[in-house]
Amino acid sequence: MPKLGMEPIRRAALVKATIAEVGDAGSLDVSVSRIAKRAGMSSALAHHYFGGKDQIFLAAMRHTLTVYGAEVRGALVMADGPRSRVEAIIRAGFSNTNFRADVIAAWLNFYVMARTSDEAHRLLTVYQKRLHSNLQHGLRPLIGARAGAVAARMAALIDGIYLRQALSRDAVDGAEASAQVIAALDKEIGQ
Amino acid sequence: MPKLGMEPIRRAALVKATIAEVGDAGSLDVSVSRIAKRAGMSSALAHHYFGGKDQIFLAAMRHTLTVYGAEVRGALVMADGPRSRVEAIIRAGFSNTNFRADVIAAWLNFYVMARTSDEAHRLLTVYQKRLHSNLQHGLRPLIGARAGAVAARMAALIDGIYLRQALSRDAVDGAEASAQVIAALDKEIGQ
Amino acid sequence: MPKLGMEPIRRAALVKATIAEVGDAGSLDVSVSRIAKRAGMSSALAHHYFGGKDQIFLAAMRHTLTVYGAEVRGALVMADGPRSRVEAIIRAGFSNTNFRADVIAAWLNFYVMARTSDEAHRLLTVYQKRLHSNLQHGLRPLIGARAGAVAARMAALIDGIYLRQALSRDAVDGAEASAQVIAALDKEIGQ
Amino acid sequence: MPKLGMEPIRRAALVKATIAEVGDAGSLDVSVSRIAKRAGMSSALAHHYFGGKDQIFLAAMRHTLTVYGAEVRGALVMADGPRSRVEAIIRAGFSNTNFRADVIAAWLNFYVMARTSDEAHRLLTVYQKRLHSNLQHGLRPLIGARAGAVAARMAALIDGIYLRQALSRDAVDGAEASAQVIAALDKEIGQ
DNA sequence: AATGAATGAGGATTCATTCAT
DNA sequence: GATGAATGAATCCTCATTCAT
Repeated sequence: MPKLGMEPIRRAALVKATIAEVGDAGSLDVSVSRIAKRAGMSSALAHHYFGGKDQIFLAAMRHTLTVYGAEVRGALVMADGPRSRVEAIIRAGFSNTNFRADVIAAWLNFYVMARTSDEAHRLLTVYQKRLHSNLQHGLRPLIGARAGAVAARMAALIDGIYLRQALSRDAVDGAEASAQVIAALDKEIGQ
Repeated sequence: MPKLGMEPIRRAALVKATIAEVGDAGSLDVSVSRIAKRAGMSSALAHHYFGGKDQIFLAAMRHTLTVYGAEVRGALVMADGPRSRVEAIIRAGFSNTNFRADVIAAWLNFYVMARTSDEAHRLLTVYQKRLHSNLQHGLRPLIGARAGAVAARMAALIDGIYLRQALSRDAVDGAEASAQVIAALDKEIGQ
Repeated sequence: MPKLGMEPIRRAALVKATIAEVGDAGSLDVSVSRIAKRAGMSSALAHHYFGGKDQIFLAAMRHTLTVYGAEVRGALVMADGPRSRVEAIIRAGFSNTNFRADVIAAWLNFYVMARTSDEAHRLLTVYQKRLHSNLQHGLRPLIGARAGAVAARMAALIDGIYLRQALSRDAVDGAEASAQVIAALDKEIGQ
Repeated sequence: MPKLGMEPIRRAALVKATIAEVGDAGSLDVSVSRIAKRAGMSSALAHHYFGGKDQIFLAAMRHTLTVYGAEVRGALVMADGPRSRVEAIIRAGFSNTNFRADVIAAWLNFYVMARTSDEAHRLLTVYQKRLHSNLQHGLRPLIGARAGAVAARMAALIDGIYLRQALSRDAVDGAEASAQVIAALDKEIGQ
């Protein structure tokens, strides 16, 4: 029983199913059929709405980055003081929303996708730039000119912890991860 | 006319071709045929020597880790003093042998493979453990009990820089990468 | 807001779009969706009006043959004398209405369709019979009993020129084509 | 039980099966699977040997044109005198080898293919040029400067008869067809 | 030792067609 | 009258893998 206005619903379902499926498989080697089945529709409909497999993956990636970006912005609003802002950025990255096994797996595979797809590359670059810029902005009042270099190291450290977590098969622990980055931060800003 | 003793030569050629092909493709989505062609033999022979696609990838991975491990050991032999040992470990990771576009791409994909293959997971875990243990061993004389935690952060930072480099399409710069990690090290050990 | 009496308008739009689309594609390999989009409606509506893809093609074919037939009849009305009648038939076939790249492509594909579809076969047979009969009727006063055989040759020559034109990628030239057929006619009737 | 040197055998079988299948279907709308099955192999093997569907069709086309060309050359060798040469060319086109229902259907579809495929277009153009040149060469001693124009008409007439035959569902009659063209020839050269 | 031959399985994609609204 | 929603079927193509030679 077809209804009107299904498009956004279907698209959202496919995006969600894609992230879950990539998380399960641990790689981009998932068929459109599987994704569509998980989203409760035929693969033909998935193609109809997205135009192709790449577009589905890119939509999932955009969604992940959007959620991440929203969480960071939300945390920044709540923060008071530069140090608190930097911590907020770090904690947002390791929140329960983002630092989950399937999402981490998805991230890892987005990096792989970025080596082939220009659009994926662009999206990840935007993410990296934004992370760096957020960190730098928060660090400047604390350490002045060194903010840029330190921001780069903080960003790499965050990504590195993600990568290690991608390997781990244990349950993830965002608090522990945050604590590690904040410890490094303390050293960098000399506290 | 087939020759005797070809096996090690063929295997080495396949391993090399695999890394190159994965580097070119940017993903594990490379066919055995392509790898075999690049290595100058039929795909049937590749199967004959390795038994299957997974085995070929694992051999390439083992090779990469072996080369990395050898380089670290070599650098440690030359080092004198704890600080020098830690720096040697860091510099080995960013040497011209390891920190190359195709090898970095291979690493990234090994992480993906580790989510599926137990053997790949084991290999990467061994690498991580060894890196951590090497760093910790070098750091202990310098910072005592904090060595474990700092080693974890150094290791994550190294991996994070690899990950960022995997995204970059510019030529890689190992010296710059080493400098960043060493700067963080200085902060951590309080110099 | 749907209007009354849309049926003939929609049908005509679809027929026109079909010929154009077949002309562009150069084959019957055009989807109903494309035709419908070109005609400014949904593919579902196209099905509603015609019942299926085959019916759409057949309608386009009928239209083409109808236009051709009308043009021949019109030309015959104007002609005076047997020779003039034969020339009129020939010229009508190469008029600007019929001898156009897209229409020629459509004809060619109708021949293909006729091998599968009985109705298409019937339509083309009717066209051939009528052409032959028209030519024969015009020729009889000029050459008597030989009219049948000569008409057959004239008809085949006309079709052959169409076929050659279907291959050509240059702009078509109806005048030149008519001249060729009329030259052959002259030889046949001995002038 | 795989054997060596199968390639030419497989390719020939596929070409033959393609012509037969296109003849049966009356259109290019035949799947590689059907062709391969008719040729007694898997569709994967067909792809292996030809690289793709288009290549299979082009090979069938090349084969058809080659056979036709060989037959014409053979007939020309036997001919003595200009008139006999022209007749030989005509008769070769309507021989039992070429003027068969399935081959005629294949020809018709090659014309369709030529609208899309550059290579198909090139092949058909070569055929047309050669036919024209052969006819012209034979006609020149008989009618001098008019040879070019007459050759064009003869060629178009031959193609037109093919086209008409493509529509016919009766058994084809090469002798009758030749006779028609030769009758036109007689008129053109004034006998 | 080495390879050409061969295939079954699977996957992306397209499309005609139907149906509820 | 008109359309968005939806799908099953079909098709091309790729690939890992096996086997006889």
